[in-house]
Amino acid sequence: MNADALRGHMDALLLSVLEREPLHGYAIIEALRERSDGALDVGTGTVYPALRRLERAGLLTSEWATVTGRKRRTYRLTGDGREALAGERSAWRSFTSVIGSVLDPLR
Amino acid sequence: MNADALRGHMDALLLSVLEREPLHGYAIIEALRERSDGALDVGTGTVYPALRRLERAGLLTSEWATVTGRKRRTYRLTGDGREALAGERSAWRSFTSVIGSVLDPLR
DNA sequence: AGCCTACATGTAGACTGTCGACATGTGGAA
DNA sequence: TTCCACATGTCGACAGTCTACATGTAGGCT
Repeated sequence: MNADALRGHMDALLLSVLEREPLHGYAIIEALRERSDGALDVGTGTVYPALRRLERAGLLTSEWATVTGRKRRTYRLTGDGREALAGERSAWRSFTSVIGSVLDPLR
Repeated sequence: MNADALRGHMDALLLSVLEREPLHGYAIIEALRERSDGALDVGTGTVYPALRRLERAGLLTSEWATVTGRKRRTYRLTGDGREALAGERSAWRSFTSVIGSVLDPLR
């Protein structure tokens, strides 16, 4: 998966993966990999800063937990986060429609 | 249209718009706007450098023409460019499929 | 003549998100 | 004791897009 292509869609991916249940960063990375059948393999250098950014923006909250001696920071969607996710989904639809209309124009 | 979202797809858009006929930069910008019903309004600071880059990569060739006193640099797809366009189209399909599978997972 | 807009190309610097590499540490299995 | 999976995080490099600016022609309007 091309690096640049992902740009501007990471937020939507993260919010989407957190929609069903709160998860910690490492689990989020795994969830992205699983949901995409291995196509999405994002590094920690991408995901962790992005999560912090979304938290600063008020779309996520986080809390620490310790599971079998390992510390996890678990992220959870806020109300604003759910709204933002809806916005991201609609933006994604119009984005694909726009690019699609150029790439595969009606003859 | 979000700036970041376009990233990594500009090449595909440019190649696609040049598929049917050679065009000069200004006309390419207009073509993108028209094909997308106004959604795509890219600046010259994006398009001109991108065209040069694609030319350096061997996907386009250009030649100067003068039409009613105005100089135009007209770009044309090369054979490699057509191949690259096919690749971009298939990359676009798998990209939308991957992101879509995360954003709208099968329940 | 003077002015404005559309046409047309191009550059410069700022911005920012993604990347790869690195650092740190725990738990459990071989 | 060695190694890997788990887990979080930072850092600098990179690169493409953006806004704004610079330059110039053609043609219409007043």
